[in-house]
Amino acid sequence: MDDLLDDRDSWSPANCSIGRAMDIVGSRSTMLIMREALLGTRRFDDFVRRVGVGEPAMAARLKELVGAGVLERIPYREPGQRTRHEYQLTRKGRELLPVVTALRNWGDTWAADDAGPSLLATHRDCGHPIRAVLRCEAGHDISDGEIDIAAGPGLIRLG
Amino acid sequence: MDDLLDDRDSWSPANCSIGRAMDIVGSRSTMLIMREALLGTRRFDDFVRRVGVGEPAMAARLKELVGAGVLERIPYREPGQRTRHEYQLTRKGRELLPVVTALRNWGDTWAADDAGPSLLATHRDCGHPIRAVLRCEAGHDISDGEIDIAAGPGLIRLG
DNA sequence: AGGCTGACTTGCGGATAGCTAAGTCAGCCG
DNA sequence: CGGCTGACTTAGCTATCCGCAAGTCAGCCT
Repeated sequence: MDDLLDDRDSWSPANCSIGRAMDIVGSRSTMLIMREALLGTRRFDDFVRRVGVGEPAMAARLKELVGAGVLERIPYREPGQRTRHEYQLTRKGRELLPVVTALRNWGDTWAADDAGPSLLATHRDCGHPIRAVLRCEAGHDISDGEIDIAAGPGLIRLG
Repeated sequence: MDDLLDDRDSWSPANCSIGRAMDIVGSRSTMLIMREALLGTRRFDDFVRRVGVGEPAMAARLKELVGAGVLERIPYREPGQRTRHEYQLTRKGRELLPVVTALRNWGDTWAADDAGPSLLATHRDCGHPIRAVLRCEAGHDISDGEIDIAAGPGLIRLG
């Protein structure tokens, strides 16, 4: 974790995946929309009611998320109803599940109220609680301090 | 994933860990501060320069994060210098690593520029890339659709 | 044809965030 | 003792977000 970090001011963090991710899903209401979408909500007024945000704000957020490719606006038709549109997760959107799960885990542990968590996510097959954990591609669990940070191809070097 | 979700309007999402987590670390600049803190940054003007936010905004964000117990303001003294303060991660702050990692993974995959990621996080022992993944406490990997959502003790029921 | 409903859009006013520029303050150094 | 530096704070301005209230629009239903 040291070669690159010792020389911390020789590179710029401007090209940062975290910053770009936060530009897309980095506001409170956007993340709550993603929570709802991952729980299965699809229709405009359900989002409005369940997220607790006004209609104008919701319309703007959903438009941004569709523009970013996280949600897709899909026409559908219930029998005897006219055509409407619903907001479905794309693959890009579904892959935010680890982010939302990590956030929920952290909130449950560090920002819960006295009553405890309101929702429990468990593994369907075995019933045990689900957590977001860090693992390397060789399958090892990662604990604090076992991480090396190295320069990637997109790193912008200074000076 | 259905008992509770079928009856989606019988409960309120007001008491939500994700919402409370986002209240604490849910703005772009706050998350970038956490990125920096997890990379080892501790001093005020390093945060200002590396996060790319103005001094007043940084002072306000750091004060909030200290108030939330994510950072601690610790006095230190370099030889020949006067006493200063630095911002160290608390345990509560360090445990945001899965959140930041999940966000970076997602950003690398879905919001990278042409050059590719700027940083690579690898397992110190074996060199393989690190990812945030979902797993249940019995050790099973979770793939899409294997999640049950159930009511927790803090759920607020309506009607 | 006219009503109704879901899904928005428009208008307006207040709160919040952020920027730049400039000021403050503590305390080691010469 | 006066300067310098790191760490902020204050001031003033702009930009954005967000809520509420009201208006719009499409198209099935009667």
